Formats: sequence, structure tokens, C-alpha cells
Amino acid sequence: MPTTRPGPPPGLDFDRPFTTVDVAIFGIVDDMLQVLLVQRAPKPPNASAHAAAAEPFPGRWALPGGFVDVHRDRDLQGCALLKLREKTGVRSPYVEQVGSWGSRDRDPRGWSTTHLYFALIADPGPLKAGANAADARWFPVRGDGVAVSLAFDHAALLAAAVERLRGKVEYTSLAAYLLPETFTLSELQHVFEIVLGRALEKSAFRRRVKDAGLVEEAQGMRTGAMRPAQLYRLVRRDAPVFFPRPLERRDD
Amino acid sequence: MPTTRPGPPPGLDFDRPFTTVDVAIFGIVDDMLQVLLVQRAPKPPNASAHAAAAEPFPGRWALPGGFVDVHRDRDLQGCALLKLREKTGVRSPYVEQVGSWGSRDRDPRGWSTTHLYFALIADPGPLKAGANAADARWFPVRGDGVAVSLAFDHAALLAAAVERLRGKVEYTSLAAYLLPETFTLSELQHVFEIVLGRALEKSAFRRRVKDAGLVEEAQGMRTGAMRPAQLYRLVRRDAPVFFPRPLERRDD
DNA sequence: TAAGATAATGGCATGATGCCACTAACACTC
DNA sequence: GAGTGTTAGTGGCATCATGCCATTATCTTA
Repeated sequence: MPTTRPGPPPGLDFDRPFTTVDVAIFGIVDDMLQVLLVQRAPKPPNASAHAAAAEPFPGRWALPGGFVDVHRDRDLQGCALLKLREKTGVRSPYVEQVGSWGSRDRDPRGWSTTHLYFALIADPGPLKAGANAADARWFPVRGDGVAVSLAFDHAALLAAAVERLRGKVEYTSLAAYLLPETFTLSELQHVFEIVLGRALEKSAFRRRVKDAGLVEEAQGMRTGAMRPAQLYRLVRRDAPVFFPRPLERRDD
Repeated sequence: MPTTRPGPPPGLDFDRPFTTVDVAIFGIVDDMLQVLLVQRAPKPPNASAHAAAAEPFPGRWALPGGFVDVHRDRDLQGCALLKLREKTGVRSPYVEQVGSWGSRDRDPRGWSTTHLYFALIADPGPLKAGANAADARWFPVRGDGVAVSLAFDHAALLAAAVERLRGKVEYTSLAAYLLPETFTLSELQHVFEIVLGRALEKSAFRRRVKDAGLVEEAQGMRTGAMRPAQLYRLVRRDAPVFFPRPLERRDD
């Protein structure tokens, strides 16, 4: 007969790591690749002696995330999407798992595992209003990380997410998920350049994008001070397109 | 009410998923890509009614793995390497994390997460002697899986590991880890062909391998019934080499 | 010595890319 | 309204790694 919860079933009542999910949310803000970070609660003024076991890294910035709630969450990705929606209001971005980290050291409270996802969102508007709005901010990605010191091992997690993102942008259409539904080819190229951190050849870029069947013409033109530009949209927004070859690298 | 076990710190006494590690161990056996599977204990004859909560999938084949032991294991990869050594005796193979899976459904005992690694071993000798030797066997990889039905969601995990392996073999030297220290270029090509499941052009393959600086000449030749062949070894055995382009695919 | 098999190399075609030059279309200025 | 500046868009050649095919090299065995 089933146990009367809470409590693990017989034979499974050994100590378990605690399980968290973290999300590296990327967007283009102010013409820069930026990542959304949240600030952990500041140290309470009347912190007692055994506060070491309480909330670690008070006041530090961290990737948004939190414990998996076995009663609320169906699966890991659902948990990640929930964190994302809480912070940004975005419901269906591009999401991909980066990997998992687990050790006895990475959280001072004990053996812990985290499952890292990255998300690309198209229109980083104002951050979600609500209780947690004030403590979330966009930080420009410089090199492999950000200018502030992060909680836990989140600097390493962020570096892994950035590396995965940059690596895939070399040979897929991933960066297109950072743009709204319609865009010009110049805008698309600009986003690729921002993510990769280097200039691309216009002619080669356009050939590559068109030959891959990545985009189709959309209604209308982008008008401005100069010659108008054709608007395009992604042919398929559900999965990235793979190019036949990665971009060539000049310096490595 | 909470148990009196050496329990979690205050504030962290909520239910946690249980945490496991699984390893897809690949080797070339009988000229085929094979994966090492273990058989779960058979159903005890006097299984009582509440056996559903006990050992699930009795008698089924599964990827080697098990619970993370927070008192024994330092980190996830260390746990994976331990599982590998228990089954094969191999201490330092190529190991890479594939990803993690976690949901309330994947294990009938409750919310569980697993962290999947794949390992490539060079000389699949006889399986490790000991208590668990009899219940471990090599299974040929056919397509994305094996001929037997696997426990839990291990068919999906294995498919992901095979896909990762095949994908990376297209543009890295990964398959070389399936060979012993010295080998001929024909042997290396043969392993690539086994993993990819298609024939490769000899001339193009040798150019590619040599231009990448992947191998260096070793002492001696492989002699046999035909013309002797130069032996080579990997220049760097610590990390795979990336080729400038993936192999081209003819049918997709 | 010839046959047979594998080892090893060389040459041409292909295809996606880098690189550079050129044309096109708009707004703005004079 | 002609000239200028800026961005949009295209076309051509060189490069480089690959696919593909042919040829030579070297050993064993009959």
C-alpha cells in the first residue's frame, strides 16, 4: 500500500541532492547581446550565526532559476519555461538545454544539481512587472561573461551557454530567434555580427541565408533615411536551419 | 511530518527528485558499434502487492547507472566514471555529457532526474569479473537503438547518445577513441565507417585526417597477408580534433 | 613469375565560402 | 533638379576542403 506522504517510498529514503534549474536568457538590447540576471535577496540585518546554511550569496547577481517543485513541475524544461515566463512574460521562445552540473561543492547548502537551459527572445521589452521586477536587469555579454561577479558557479554556466550559442550560430540560423517576426537581411546580418563579435561579408552572408532557404519575402519594405529594404520572415520558426558549412574562422 | 533522519537544513526540507546517472558505453565489438547494457534484477517470486513501488522493470535491459550517492560521489562525472569502471575496468576513456532528463513520469517510483554521459572505450575486452559480470552484455547498435526493449526512457536516452556520437563523428576525430593507441589509417577509416554506417572515400579520408594534424607516424608497420601499413597514433589523446568541414551527406 | 589484395598517392570536378567591385534606390542639400 | 552620401542588393573571381576516379606501390601466395 502506498505510503502516507510526505516521505519517500521504502528503500528510497536516502539523502538526495537538491535539484534546480537555471536559465540563461539572451536578447539583443541596445545593439548588444545581453543576458538577463536577477539579484539575490540582500543579507537580512539580523542574520544569526547559523545563517551560513540559509540563503547563500546574498545580494549577488545570478541566472534566474530555482528549485524543481515536484508537485508543480511536470518536467525540467517546463520548469525552465516557467522561470522564463515569470521574468519576461515570454511564452514560447527558442529554448535548448545546455547541460547539467552537479557536485557537493557548488552550493554551500549541500550536494546540488542544476540543469541549465538557454533561451533566445525576440523583443526584449520592459521586464515583467510584479514582485520580482526590480531585481532583474539585462547585462551585456563581454567575452564569455558579464562584468559583475555571479553567485554559485553561474559564471561557468553562463560561459557554457555563451559558448554553445556562439558555436551554433557559426553553422545554424539560431541567431534569427533574436529578431522579431519580420526583418531585413541587413538586420539579420547585424544580429549575427553582434553574437559572433566580428564582421561578416555582406555578399557571402546573403548568399548563405538565401541558398539555405532560411527566409522568405514578407509583405512590405523597411523604409528610412536610405534605400528601402525588403522585409523577410523565417520559413520555419520551430527549429533552426543548418547551413552546409560553418563560417570560416580567421583567427583561432 | 518530517523524518528524523540526518535531515536537510531548515528551509530545504521539501520533497526532492531523486538523482541518477546513466552511461552509454560504446565500443567496437565484432566489427560493429555496440553498447554495453545491464540487466535489471528479475522479479522476485514472492513479489507482494505493493511491489509496484519497488524495483521497476524487473529483468529488462538498461543503460548502466544508478543513484547519485551524496556521501560517496564528488560530482556527476565522477559518479559516471565510477559506473563505467565497475562494468568495464576502464579508468580513463573519452567521456562526454549528453544531457539530462527529468520528469515526474520517467520513473514509476516518483519524480526523477538522470544525467546521461557517453563513453568511448578502445579495447572492449571481457567484461569486468565480479558480482555484476553475468548481467552485462554488448548489444549492436542498429539505427538509433538496440534490438531489445529497454527500461525507463532509456531507449530515448540511447538514441540521443547515438545521435550525438554520429553527429560529432561527422566533423571531429571522436571515432578515434574507439581504437587502441596505434592503428593504421585503414583501421581508422573502418571505425569511422562503422559508426557512420556508410562507406567513405579512402583518398579523401586520408587527406582529411593528415591535413588536420590528427595523427603522427608511430614505430612499426601492421603486417599481414597483404602490403604492410604504416602505424599511426593520435597526436593529442586528451581532446578531439575538429575538422574544417563536416563530411558531406549524400542522402538526407 | 604472375595473380591478388591492400596501401598509398595524385589529379580533376564540385560546391560553399571569402573577397572585391559594381549597380540601384532612396533622402537630403545646394 | 542635379549632385552627394548612405544603405540595399548583385555578380564575378579566387580559395579551399571535399567527392570521385585512376594509378602506382608493396607485400603474400600459388
